Amino acid sequence: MSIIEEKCKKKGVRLTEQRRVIAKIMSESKLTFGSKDHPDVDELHKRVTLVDKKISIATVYRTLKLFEESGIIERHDFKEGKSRYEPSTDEHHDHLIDVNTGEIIEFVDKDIEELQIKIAKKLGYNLVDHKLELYGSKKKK
Amino acid sequence: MSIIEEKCKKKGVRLTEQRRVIAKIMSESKLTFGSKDHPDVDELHKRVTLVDKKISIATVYRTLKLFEESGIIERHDFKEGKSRYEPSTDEHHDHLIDVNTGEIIEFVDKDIEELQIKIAKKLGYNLVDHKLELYGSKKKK
DNA sequence: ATACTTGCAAAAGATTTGCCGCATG
DNA sequence: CATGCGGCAAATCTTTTGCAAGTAT
Repeated sequence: MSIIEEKCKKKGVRLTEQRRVIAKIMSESKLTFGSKDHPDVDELHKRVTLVDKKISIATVYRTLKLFEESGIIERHDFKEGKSRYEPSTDEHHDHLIDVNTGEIIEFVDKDIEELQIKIAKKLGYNLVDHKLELYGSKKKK
Repeated sequence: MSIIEEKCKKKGVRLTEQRRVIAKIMSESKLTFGSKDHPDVDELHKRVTLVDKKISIATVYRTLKLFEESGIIERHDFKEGKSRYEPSTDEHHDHLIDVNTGEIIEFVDKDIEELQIKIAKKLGYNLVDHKLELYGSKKKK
């Protein structure tokens, strides 16, 4: 059983054959395609139909939304007008996007997390969510 | 002449009657509607047609894109699936969005800017752009 | 059983574009 | 005057939804 399928069970998310396939594909994403993998809906639909060619894109959309609302996967909106997805991780991370290649690098930085909480507090707010994306070009050595 | 119209002139952006109106509306945005004003395309089209009712929404789209590519205004993509705009400012700022009301608070924080540059550098990149949005709910006293 | 899901196609919402007459520099 | 611009409607792209039939618990 895939990691995401297990999480569904734990959270009481109802499972169907289609959802199991999508869960499996999402679970394997980074193992199969590398840690930089953040597939969009079309890409996921392609991968999913390799397993079961009858799964419709509407179901992919509905299932991704369901998983996201359950906190099982995360949606990103990098500057391109479509959503990209990745499985949720225990440790929060942010992204750096290579403006030339589109490659996505993940990073963790405690200082920046704390700073954000502090800034929100100073403005009179409790931080409930945040989005940090760095866009960069590779340094020449 | 509006501030944005002046910037167009300085940058050699061709001006027309329609563009002048849109430039004026954008220039006045925060003065008229408060510092939290970040209008979307529909809202801008409404404001613009109060001055000249024949300006089409296609022209608003084309002009906003033109201004944005010239660095005269900035586009934001807060989590709602449509673009919001504000005039570019000398000093860079980020945004905190009230998750309950949608209100937008602007803030400047030097520490967080420096930290981002440092993180990018550590990953082997030059930072060319970034997006930081905090989502928060108002603290009760 | 019965409430939830799926596939399909149509709809919706935001944004872009082709065309052609018109304005700008 | 030549090139670029604006208005309109149609097209595009991503995402959502109504409906009838099928499925999970």
